[in-house]
Amino acid sequence: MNPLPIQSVLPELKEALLHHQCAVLVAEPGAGKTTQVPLALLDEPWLQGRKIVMLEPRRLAARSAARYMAQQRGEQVGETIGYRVKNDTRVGPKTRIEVITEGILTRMLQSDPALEGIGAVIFDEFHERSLHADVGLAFSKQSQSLLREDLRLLIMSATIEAEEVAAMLDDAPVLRSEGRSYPVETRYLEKQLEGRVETAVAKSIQHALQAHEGSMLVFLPGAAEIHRVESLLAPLQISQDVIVAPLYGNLSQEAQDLALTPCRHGQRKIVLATSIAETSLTVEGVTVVIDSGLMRVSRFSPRTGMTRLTTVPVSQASADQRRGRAGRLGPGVCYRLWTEQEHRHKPQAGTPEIREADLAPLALELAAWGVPDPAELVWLDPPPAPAYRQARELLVQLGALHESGGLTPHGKRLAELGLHPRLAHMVLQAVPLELGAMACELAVLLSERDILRAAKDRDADVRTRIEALWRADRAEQRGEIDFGLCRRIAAEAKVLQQSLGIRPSGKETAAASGLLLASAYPDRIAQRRSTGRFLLSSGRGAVLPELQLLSNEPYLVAVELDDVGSESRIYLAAPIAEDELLDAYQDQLIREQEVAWDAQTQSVKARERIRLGAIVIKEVPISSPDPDRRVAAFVQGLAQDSLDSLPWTRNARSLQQRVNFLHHVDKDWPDMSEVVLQDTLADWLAPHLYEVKNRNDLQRLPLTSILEEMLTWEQRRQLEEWAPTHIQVPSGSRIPVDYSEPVSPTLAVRLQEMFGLADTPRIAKGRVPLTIHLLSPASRPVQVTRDLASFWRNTYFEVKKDLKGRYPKHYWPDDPMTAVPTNRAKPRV
DNA sequence: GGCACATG
Repeated sequence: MNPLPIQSVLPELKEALLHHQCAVLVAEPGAGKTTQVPLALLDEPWLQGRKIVMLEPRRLAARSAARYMAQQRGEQVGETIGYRVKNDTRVGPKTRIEVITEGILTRMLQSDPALEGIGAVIFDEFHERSLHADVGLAFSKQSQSLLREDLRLLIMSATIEAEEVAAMLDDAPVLRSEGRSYPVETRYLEKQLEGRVETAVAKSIQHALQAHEGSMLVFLPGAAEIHRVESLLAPLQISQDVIVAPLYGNLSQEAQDLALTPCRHGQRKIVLATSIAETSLTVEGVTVVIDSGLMRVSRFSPRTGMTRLTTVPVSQASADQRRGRAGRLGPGVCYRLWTEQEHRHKPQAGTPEIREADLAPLALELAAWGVPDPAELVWLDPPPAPAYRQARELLVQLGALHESGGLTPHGKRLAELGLHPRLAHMVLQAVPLELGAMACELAVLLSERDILRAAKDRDADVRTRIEALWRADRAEQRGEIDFGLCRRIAAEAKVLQQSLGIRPSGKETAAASGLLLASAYPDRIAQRRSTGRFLLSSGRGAVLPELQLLSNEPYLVAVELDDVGSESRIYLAAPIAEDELLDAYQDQLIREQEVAWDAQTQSVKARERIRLGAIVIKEVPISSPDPDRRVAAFVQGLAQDSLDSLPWTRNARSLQQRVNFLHHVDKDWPDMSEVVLQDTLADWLAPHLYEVKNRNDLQRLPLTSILEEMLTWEQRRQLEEWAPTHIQVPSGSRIPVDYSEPVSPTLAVRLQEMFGLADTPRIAKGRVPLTIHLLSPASRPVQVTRDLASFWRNTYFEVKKDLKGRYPKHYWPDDPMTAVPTNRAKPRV
């Protein structure tokens, strides 16, 4: 066998690591870096006999890399070369190279930040930029700079902006190696694709079948598109020698094997795959790749705390990776269903997981690492602040973090379980309920992909799954349940139970699912509004897409749902009973009184509500609400009407008007205008409403004295003097002053009663002259004046002439100053 | 007619 291309850079690589703490190795697929590099570094002096740890993104890759290397040394796995993946470790006392999955490194660092006994950490396939790899690198980097200056970090990747990584690693040297694959001819579309991608894919497949030999790998975004293309191909009766095989994650082992294994001589295969075939699985014998250019990715929304799947265009790096699948045996061809122009506008690389993921696990990991603020670490892409904030809030809600950000003892235990913090919390909460064993099963069940697949009437009920898991050995539902997956889930749940020392209690029933899940998803409780339609505690609407048993449950815990559109779709949920809900959420229930004015009954109505977020669980009328709130509601009701509904007496109106007049003169006096009184009901009227139950009671209020309370004691004393209700005129009559116009109070008086009064009477301590309406003996208006002296001197004589004609019997003296004032026709003698 | 891929 020819030497692998990687061999040529190995001396350089050794040299680089001799002098630097970090290095970046860029090598195309097929260069052999995964198996050659760890072996080549084993005897380097800086290693001082310590171990090399190499990270792989997948368990399968970790095991096979270890197996391949062991084989090269003529050993068994577990001797010099070992591997470590979750619940499966093959490491012996002599092991010097451990191939591990990425999450394992985080666990190793958390239990020993100094990584004692380890001389180098190699990050393989780093271009995939998984969350675990990013976290592992950030932690390792900090460990290196604080505790382990001698630790070597090597980043290996296919296509990557190597300079960026190198810069992050203190300008680490970058080495490059060519790949070893055959040339693949790339064919773009002439013009931009129109219509459905499935149609174009099907056409392309037909064309390629005619034009090329060998098997074909077709990349589509998801199972739906795969099945649509499959049915487009079906009527074409392609050939008995052409096998069409779908390939995606939620497919049985047998179906996947059909797609993966090379076909018999003379047969050809068309594999319709998701991005699973881009990295995780290798399809044998492919010479033609057809790429739809789309992939489905999940995106986390910090706003709603939910994850949604969206279909996005692939990056250039992904497209190249897909194309490379056609060049493993010999020269190949790749059809890209987009134009060359479009290709130039595609992003170079996909979005790193850390930028679009649920960061709750990361936030817990960081808190356990003792660095709740991610800014203290070095990142290629720092965790986005909104998602990180949402994650921290969730962890506080789960009791894993203090408000201040530190890890609680509960959080410490959650971090050790190897589950999403939500599910870890559920497991620990379930233990005192004697449902810990079932919670372990549920937690693992929900961490894996759905065990129910392809069933036509696939429901959204968690209970269906847990029951299927419990009777997975019975074959009655073969074809609908993934038994292989069930076995793995059961085994993993058992490991989890054993690590916690939990045994089944006999209390396990599928009906307990809702209660258990409620502790994991406190923010996803849904209340039925109508059949199949729900209201989430967050205030969002949610729907069950199809009519099913769950559609009429009063309450659901929505485990999986998206946040697309105005209403979320619920993909997985469990019912929960109201009493369970009230019990499980004791500390989050909001008990509140709603006290409000009821326009219909013209009275205050009070209700007590028990709320969980936006969901009102119970609402009962209460007869004696908080007095302050009752009065406030009453005031609000009154404020909607005019003040006329108050029991205004003549006295009260008079007081209001007199004070308004004085306010006009001197702002020390309160403003009692309608507008101001209406706006300030809460200040002046509210204190008197405590005994008032309804509108009728209102009529008994002593409005005059209530208004008087707005005056100071001094003002009350001054009121009569400054704004007298009556003025005594020369005739001896007490004439009321009209204050209805605060600018000009008026006195309406018969002219004859004013004889002898030289000047206009003044009020407000002499500051304001009254406006005098002088009247005829029959009380008809004769003259208006604010200057009585001038009137007597001038106008009186004209007026007198006229009055004398109309009222000849009356007394009309020539000198009004010396005349006797009278309220009769003539003064008594 | 349907929810991608991983992992402690």
